[in-house]
Amino acid sequence: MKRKITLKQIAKELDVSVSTVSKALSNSKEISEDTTQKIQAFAKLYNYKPNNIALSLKNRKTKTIGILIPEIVHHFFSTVIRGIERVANRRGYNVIVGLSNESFTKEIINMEMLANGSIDGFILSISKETLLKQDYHHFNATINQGIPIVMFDRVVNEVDCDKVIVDDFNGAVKAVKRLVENDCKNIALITTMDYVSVGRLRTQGYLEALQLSGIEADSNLILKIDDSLDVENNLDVLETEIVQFLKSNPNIDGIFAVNELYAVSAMKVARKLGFKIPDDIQVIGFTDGVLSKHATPSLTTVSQHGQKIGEQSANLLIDRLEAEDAKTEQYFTNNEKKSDFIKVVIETEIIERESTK
Amino acid sequence: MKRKITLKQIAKELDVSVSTVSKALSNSKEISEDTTQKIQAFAKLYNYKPNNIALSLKNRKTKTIGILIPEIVHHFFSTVIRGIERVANRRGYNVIVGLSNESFTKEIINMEMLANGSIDGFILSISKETLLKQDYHHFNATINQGIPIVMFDRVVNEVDCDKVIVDDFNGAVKAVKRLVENDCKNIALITTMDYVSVGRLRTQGYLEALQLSGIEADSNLILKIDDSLDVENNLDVLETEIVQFLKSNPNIDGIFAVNELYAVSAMKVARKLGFKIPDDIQVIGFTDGVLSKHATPSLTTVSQHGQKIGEQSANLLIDRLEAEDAKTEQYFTNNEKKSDFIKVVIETEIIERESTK
DNA sequence: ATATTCTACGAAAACGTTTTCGTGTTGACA
DNA sequence: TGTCAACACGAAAACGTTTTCGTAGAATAT
Repeated sequence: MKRKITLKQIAKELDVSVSTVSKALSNSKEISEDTTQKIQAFAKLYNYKPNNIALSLKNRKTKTIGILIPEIVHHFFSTVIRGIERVANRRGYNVIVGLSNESFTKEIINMEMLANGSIDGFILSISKETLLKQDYHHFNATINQGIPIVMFDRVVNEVDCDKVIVDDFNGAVKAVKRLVENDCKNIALITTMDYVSVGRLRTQGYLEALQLSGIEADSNLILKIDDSLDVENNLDVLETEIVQFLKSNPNIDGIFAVNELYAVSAMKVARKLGFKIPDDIQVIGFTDGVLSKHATPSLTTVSQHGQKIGEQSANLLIDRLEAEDAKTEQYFTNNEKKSDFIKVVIETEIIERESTK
Repeated sequence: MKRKITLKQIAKELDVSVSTVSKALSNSKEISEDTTQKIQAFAKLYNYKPNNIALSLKNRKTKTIGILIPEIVHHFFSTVIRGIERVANRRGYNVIVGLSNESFTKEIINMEMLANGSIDGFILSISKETLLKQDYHHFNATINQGIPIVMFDRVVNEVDCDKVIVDDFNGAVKAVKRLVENDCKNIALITTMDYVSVGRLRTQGYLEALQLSGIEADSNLILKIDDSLDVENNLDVLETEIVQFLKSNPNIDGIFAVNELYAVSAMKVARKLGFKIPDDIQVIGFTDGVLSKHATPSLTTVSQHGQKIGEQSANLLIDRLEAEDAKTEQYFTNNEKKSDFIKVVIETEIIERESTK
């Protein structure tokens, strides 16, 4: 077992100084042709690669991005990660992943752990518990320490940073309008509790679309699921709620659900109750994941383009990191010009499949 | 914007030496009560936290695990990550994620990038291209550099390291036996090309189960899908292949598929062709993901317990890392005792749902 | 009063780099 | 022959820690 070789060892072996080796390897013309050749050959032979940690310490930057998300076994979030990783990799960054598990405390612990030098910046989506508590001090604290943050999807006005969001509102409007165009008269909404902003926005979009179409909203047609408990493992609860809902509103002929799972469950339940899809009831979901694609019938959904979100977020963050570099090098550290933050809105798109006409 | 405070700054501010500050913060009794108090108060006030990078450099360990997987938008792999992250976090480690995207080259690049000091050890699953080329030098190279590896799921005998695998063979046997018990007479297999070991093992399990049941295997009943091209985005190809398959073998009354997607697609196609599930054809898949749970009808599958795999892998790796520590501290560096590696087999379990009787 | 042991702290090395600055040697030039 | 620049390299600092060792002064023992 031969440990990685260091500059010092090369230096000793070749009987030159460490500085000479370093310079030779970076092709500095301070070093003679001969010595450079010799050193580079030796380095290649022993497969020398500079130690990242040492570089990080010296340069005070790690070339690493911290991702902090609520959950990873989740089509949308993993797609975002994939997007982040793609551009991060291309631009020479690594990606370190922390999971908040929707918990406020874990979010804080994870942030602090990573903020102590491990990463140059964060890309994150806020946990439900944090949204509920509305306590965002940890975000502002890290920003104040000079660590930039990019938030995506679940964002919040109280924190000043770059943001990448899905146009949830218009996505919902589009979806519901489509149902109206397809002759649905009684369009139901299956949504989450209001504190998750995306749920709220999609609900607002639903209402807006109805109003635009001259349809009066009927609160009986809105089903709010309390997903404070883990729905994935409480399918039964979800399904029985939907059964109740459909039974007490037999006139429903269109359903807009704020996520894939609700939509697919609704289809399943509806079919068990004897409805034909899309003939009796048309369904549109949100989030274009595996379920939508492979459900029977396959589900028409509003696609969020998770990968694009990830890519944009990463570009935004890295741009800012490297802009800071440039600024630091300028001696007029344009100090108090409160830099303004960017909010990128990713447009949604309706993917038509079999659950609509 | 106040950057994080360092020992040096505290030292200067309090007019003591850096060493004193360091010792005071670790409650060394070399330092007087008074000074300790004063320093700790000051440190807390300014929220001092030691810089991880500096610590990593000093201790020559990063407390970070590198995960290298082919794909992240994938139920099984993300579940494994969740498992890894859980125990890593509990045991004080971070997790850095690299995606090979099933590419040999990206796998190597990623490994080398991380092996230069960024991580203490790897947990990985081999990319398809690497399996195809059968070129494993990069794994052995990193191991030789003293960086331990734990492989999971897609493992290979040519590399000496800890491994965590699913009992693919027996999982398949169980599944097919179940179909036999459920009175299936003509059991089909939908599988991948042989170079992916898990596919091969599951195929062998299928054959074994048939033999045990006294049924002669019929090569017509085996459909091998070439997924060198990205199947996720080539659903049509997959489905038409299955259509052909079912049409030319109308006697099929049971299907065992080596993954969720194949199984669900088979169900979908079969139903379109007029078969009832599970009455006419019973289906069992492998990998208990979202699809299985939410398909209509829901799919009976062989669960791989991805999270458990992740947890085991992480524990194995961390155990080895910390054992090394201990060993280094002993002066009799029991050098040439070639340590033996562990192979953990995670048992599968059949999750019964609606696609079987 | 002298010798010895604590007590409480500081200096310096080490981890692996890069970079600034200094310096000895050579060659050119007047 | 003396001056100066160019060349080729080394020493040292710096990034932020921890830890080993040394030591001044105080306390104790003789």
